[in-house]
This record gives sequence, C-alpha cells and structure tokens, in this order.
Amino acid sequence: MGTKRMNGKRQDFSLTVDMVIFTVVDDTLNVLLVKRKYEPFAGIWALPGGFVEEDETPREAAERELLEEAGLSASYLEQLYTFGEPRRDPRGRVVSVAHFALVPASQLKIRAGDDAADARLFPVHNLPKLAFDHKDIIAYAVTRVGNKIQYTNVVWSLLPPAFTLSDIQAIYESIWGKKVDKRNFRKKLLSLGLLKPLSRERTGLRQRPAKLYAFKTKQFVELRRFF
Amino acid sequence: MGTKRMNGKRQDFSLTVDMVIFTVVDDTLNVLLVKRKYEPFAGIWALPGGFVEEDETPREAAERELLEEAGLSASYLEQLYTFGEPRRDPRGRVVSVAHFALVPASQLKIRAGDDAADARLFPVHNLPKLAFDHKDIIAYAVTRVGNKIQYTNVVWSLLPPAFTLSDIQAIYESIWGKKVDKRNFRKKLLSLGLLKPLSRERTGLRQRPAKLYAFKTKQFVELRRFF
DNA sequence: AGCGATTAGTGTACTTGATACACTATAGCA
DNA sequence: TGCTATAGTGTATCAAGTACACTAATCGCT
Repeated sequence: MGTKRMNGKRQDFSLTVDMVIFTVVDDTLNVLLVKRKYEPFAGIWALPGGFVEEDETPREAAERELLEEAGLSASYLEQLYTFGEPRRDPRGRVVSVAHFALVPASQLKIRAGDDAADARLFPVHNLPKLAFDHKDIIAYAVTRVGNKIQYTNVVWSLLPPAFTLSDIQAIYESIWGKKVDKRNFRKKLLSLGLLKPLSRERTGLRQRPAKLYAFKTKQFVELRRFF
Repeated sequence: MGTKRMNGKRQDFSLTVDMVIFTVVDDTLNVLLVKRKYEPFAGIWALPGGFVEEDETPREAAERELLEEAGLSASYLEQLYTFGEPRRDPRGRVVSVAHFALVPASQLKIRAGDDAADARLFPVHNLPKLAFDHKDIIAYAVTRVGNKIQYTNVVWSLLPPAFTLSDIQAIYESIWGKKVDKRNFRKKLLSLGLLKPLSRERTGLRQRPAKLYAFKTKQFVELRRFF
C-alpha cells in the first residue's frame, strides 16, 4: 500500500462506502446482504459496498453501488455515518462512509456482484454473522430510520408508485413494531394533503377492493411530529 | 503523494476532520474560526481542523482538535457529515469528516494553533469569506443544530454548570430567532424533571435575584417534541 | 429612605391535536 | 348464497400547547 505525507502527517487510508439497503417484505424490514467471495471474511455475509473511485464523491459511489447491487437509482439515499476505527479492516486502514437507502421491494433487482458469492435479503431482527463492523453499522442505520420516520415522510420511498392506505399503515407498523388504529392513521395521513387518490382500485383479492393512491409530489417534508 | 492499490482500485486520499464549534455569546450563536497562516487560502478564515492520525478514529481526532483549538474536552460532540467532493481541496483528494460541538462560552479558551494566524468567534449569520467548502459545512451544521434542538436537549451543553431559567430561555430564543412565552417555557422545562434547583441565587445585578439551577444528569434525552 | 429601573417569578382559560373505540361494505370463492 | 378477508368510516374524551398580565426583589441613584 502507498503512503502519503502532507503537513508532516502520515496518511495511508482507503475510502469505501457501505450500503444499508432497506426494504419491507411481508411487513418486515429487511436489509440486503452479500456473501463475500474473497478474504478477509470469505463466506461471511456483509453489507454491499466498495471503494470510492478517484473522481467520485462518496454519494456518487453510493449511487453506483446501489445500482450495481440492487438494480435501481431512484430511491431515498442518505449518508449515515463514517466508520473509521483503525482496526476495523484487517487489510489496513479502511474508512467507510456508510449510507442507507430505502427502496420498494417491487423495484429491487438483487444481483450478486463480482466479489459476492450470493446476495439476499435478511430481516433486520434476524441477521446472520456479519463481516467487519457491519453489525454496528446496521444497528445504527435501524436506529436512524426509526428516528427519521418520527418526523419525516421519507419512509414513503419504501412504497411502489401506487399503493393503498393499508400498505402505508403496514409499513409503519412493521418499522414501529406495533399496531396503530386504522381510523386515526388515515385521518392524520390524509390531513397532510400529500396524497392523491387514483381512480383505480386493487382487485383480484377475495375481499373488498381498496382505493389506490399516489404521492402528489416526491418531495420529502419535515413534520414536527408524525405519529 | 503516495498511491495505494486494493482490489484494483486506485486510492490516494487524505482524511481530515473539520470542527464546527458553536457557542452562544450575547444571545447569538457563534462559530469558532481560525485565520489560515499557510497556502492554500493563506489569510482566509476557515474551520479549525486537521489530519486524522494513523491510530486515531475520526472522533478521537475531533476531540483532539477541540482540545487544541478550544481548550476543552467535555462538551457535546457529534459527527456531522463527510465531505468528499473530489476537488474541494486544491492540494489533492482530501476527504473531511466534519463534526460539530456545542460548548459553553464560559469554558472556551481560544488558542490559535501552529498553523493559524488568528482565531476568534463569528456570529453564524455574519461570517467572513471562508476557505474550501467551509461555508457549506457551517450551513449544514446550523441546519442540523436547528433540527436537533427540536427533539433533544443537547443544546443544554451550551450552558455553564449553574444557570438561571432565563439563561436557558435566552439560548433557545437566540437559536430559534424568536421570543417564547416565559411561563409556558418554564412550565415545560420543569415538567421534564431534568433540572435541580440550587440553593444559591444570582445576585449583584440591580434586579430581583434569580434562582440558579443545575442538571440532575448530564445525559441527553430524545423528546418527541420540545417546543 | 424612597424611587426608578430591571429582570424574576407565577396561574388559568382556551384551543388544538392525539387517542380510544365498533360497525358496515364489497369482492372472491366454495 | 353465505363465508372470509380486508376496506372504509365518525365521535367523544383526554393530553398538550398556546395566549395572556401582574406582583416581587434587588440595586443604584438622589
């Protein structure tokens, strides 16, 4: 590995991004993991990620990884935290700018990259043994998402383009881990004025058809309090 | 500068921390800036900061810089964001893990470091021309603090060990930029049960003496809503 | 000693938002 | 046609936020 000197300080760092890609499947929050093909931690599950290239910002690297591993570009993406424990990677000093993304399960196209033997979703509360400090990174991301949905509507990016009010409610219930009252939920949600009803309904299930909705705008809003 | 290769990716990065050190003086939120002694941006004001050493985490580097520049160790410190635009530093690829700190003005011991010609506080809404992307970093930090005080009590770390209720109120008013009702403010503040009254009062001013308070605990709490 | 200036300290009524709660409606399938 | 599953809807209560004005204590000055 190379070495650099600047103002007398020795610098010998690599910079990576690690991606915590969340989606909701069967009313459960899941994370995308890849099984590592090479050492260190060969055969162990890890977050998708990779090195930041010479001419990239960390965010661009994150978007590239998201496209490579999950097959999509449009979703909520946010820088999470930079993990820089000196010994977090046995190969040397590797600093990772962790990001998290929220994507609709319907748009996920999971692909195992070149350096991965496998890739699949795991429920956040039932994770396998993880490489590096990726357990810490996921725990931090889960906490951040849990806080974020308290005061923003970012979690809506987990939804497909058309959805029912019950779909949204199921997402909140799965992340919060508790049931909420249907009438109160709808009252609050509709009072925000951010949804528009579509003329279509979801049929084909043996039950009353549900009205479909879409977002008036894709912008995210900060709310003083959500629920 | 050196170069490193890992998995075929060329890596040639330096890692720094930049510190946004906030304090409140005369009911105004201020930031500590240093005047650069050397190129690039010699003579221009900049955030204090420096390189992350080989055996340090970014947080440890931030604590070290805080001690070197502001003369204190105990205060609120949080990682803000990692800035990694490829051309943000004309010397080469320098990635900065920005942190922000909240410190009581009474404990600030401003020292111009070796590489600084001067160091002083500036009101956040009256900043000089700044080096690098430090204007962006400060703007982001101000936004973060503004949001943070909505749902946590971290801003209390701007206060000295003993303070009056009016002191706290002045800090909130200075950050929010608006007056709040004294009775409502006190009602809410005391109902949190996080303060303990001291037996002392603040006298010597030509006015009614004010009761002094201290924190029962130095822990920070998340509140659903603060004011 | 008294007065003026300055900030400290205190309670209630109203408004707004959150919560608790149960029944009817519709489609698919047997 | 009736069984099952989920959609859809309103009201009453409770908790919290907001609006609002006067008296109290000390210091310094005359």
